[in-house]
Amino acid sequence: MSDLKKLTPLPAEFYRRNTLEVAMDLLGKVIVRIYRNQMLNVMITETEAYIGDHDPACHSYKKFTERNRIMYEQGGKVYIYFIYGNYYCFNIVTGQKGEGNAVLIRSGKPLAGIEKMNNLRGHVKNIHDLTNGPGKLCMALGIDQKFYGDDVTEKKKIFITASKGLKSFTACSSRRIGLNKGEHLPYRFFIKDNPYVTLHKFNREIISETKIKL
DNA sequence: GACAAGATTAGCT
DNA sequence: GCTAATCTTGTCT
Repeated sequence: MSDLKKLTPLPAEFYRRNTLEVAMDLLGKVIVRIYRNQMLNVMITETEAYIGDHDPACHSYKKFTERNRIMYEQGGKVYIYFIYGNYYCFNIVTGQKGEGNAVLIRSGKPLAGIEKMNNLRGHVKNIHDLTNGPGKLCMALGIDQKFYGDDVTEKKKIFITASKGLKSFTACSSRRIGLNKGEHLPYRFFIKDNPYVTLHKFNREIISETKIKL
């Protein structure tokens, strides 16, 4: 990846749109994480949308709590939660203030700082397993609860920047992984035939395909 | 205070 | 494919 000085965060307007559009448009974008003066880069390959208004799987569905309060802020804020006693999940709030929407960043392709990420993960055998899951991604990027409420439109410890080098790909949608509610909704998005995506049978149950040209 | 559920993962069969 | 590990959060008493 290129020089940090040349990288610009995607603007707030990018996130303050329809959550499903943002979830699909985040595919191919690059996470920039500054970890102890070293830059780590991961290209986003898989996302899931969560929409407070009508989505029973969403943490902000019909209720405001201490945990989900950041989801009601304007798009661009970071929502982190701790799950199953071990893992963090990294979400970006979308839409307008008061809506309660977010996109979960599920997987990515490591681009730079791979050795550091592998150290943080505890040395995986296959590079494909480095960041192909929401818990793994957070571990590899050193993301924890401290990032709750940060803003990815600011050029600080973590932000998202435009795709580099990727010309075109096919975006697929499927049901979301690991849910007991709202599992029928086609709110998961991933890059077709990309090896850095969660291994799951839903990868073979594609609901829609969209050709993307950058 | 107690208790059940959970947007996961690694490891084993 | 199946399951244990592990603990925060939300909800109820």
